[in-house]
Amino acid sequence: MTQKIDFLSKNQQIVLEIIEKAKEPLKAYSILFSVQKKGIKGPPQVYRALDRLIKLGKIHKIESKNAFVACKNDNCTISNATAFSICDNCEMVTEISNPKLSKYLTNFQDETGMRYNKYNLEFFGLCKKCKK
Amino acid sequence: MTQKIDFLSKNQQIVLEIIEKAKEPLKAYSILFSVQKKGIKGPPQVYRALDRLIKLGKIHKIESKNAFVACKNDNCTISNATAFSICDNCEMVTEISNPKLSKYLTNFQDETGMRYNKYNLEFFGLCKKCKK
DNA sequence: TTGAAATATGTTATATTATAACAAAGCGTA
DNA sequence: TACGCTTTGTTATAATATAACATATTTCAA
Ligand SMILES: [Zn+2]
Ligand SMILES: [Zn+2]
Ligand SMILES: [Zn+2]
Ligand SMILES: [Zn+2]
Repeated sequence: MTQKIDFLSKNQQIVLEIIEKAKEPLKAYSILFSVQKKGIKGPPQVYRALDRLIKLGKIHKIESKNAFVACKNDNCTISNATAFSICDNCEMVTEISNPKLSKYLTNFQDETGMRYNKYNLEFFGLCKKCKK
Repeated sequence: MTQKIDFLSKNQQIVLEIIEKAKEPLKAYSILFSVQKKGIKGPPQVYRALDRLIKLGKIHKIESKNAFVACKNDNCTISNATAFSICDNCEMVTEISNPKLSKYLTNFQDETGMRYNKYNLEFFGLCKKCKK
């Protein structure tokens, strides 16, 4: 019996590929325009693929930008614990992969002792290039 | 010479008041519908007020929900460092005010030594009520 | 006091992001 | 085969946000 965990459908492969190739976060409709030549016709196909890829941890959504980036963590099995740095000037986005940070946040308890099973953290500042 | 830092215009006051009264995050268009009786006619007025209130730290945007909450930190002068807990079930949102956490994140440096002047953190889980 | 600059508001239209609803096709397997 | 399940296709529309430009109000210095 074969595992289906990693199976990607045709549309999902197409969408993943274009996001992986991109150097910057992609918007859903810019993905749509790019893949129309490959036969994907409408928003639903794109959004379905995005939803699935997010669940699989292959991509992440940058909430403050409504844009999508490929996971750089060697296929994030921890898509429930994400952190990014975002340049205010050039909009470059980098996925932060810092064990100490993720440990700190995963173990974080609030005043009431509540713990959480998921978080998303977005840092903003100027990237090296833009700081010069 | 009077300070203008805290001055709110009429529309800004109206929008802030309704967000402060609400027990849950409000969407921009639900704010619009509520304030139409007070003379605010269109989306631009609402979005302008929201933008201003965010800059002043009076409200925050919950990015994962496209919704807005009043600051509970006694008027957050640190609107550049925000953290929230969000219930996956009832969608309740609570602003986290934890000095250790904010210190940790404000001082965080990534691998390249880069530091950030702003962050937004959203935790997800089940609130006390929903956990029962 | 007056008039230019800055800020706030009003108004219409439109852009952008995302989902609903339902039909059809493909695939695994009993 | 025929049934359930997943994926895809298609049309329409909902929800979120901004552009562009006109008007009004406030500020403040000449
Ligand atoms: Zn990742
Ligand atoms: Zn940059
Ligand atoms: Zn606050
Ligand atoms: Zn709850």
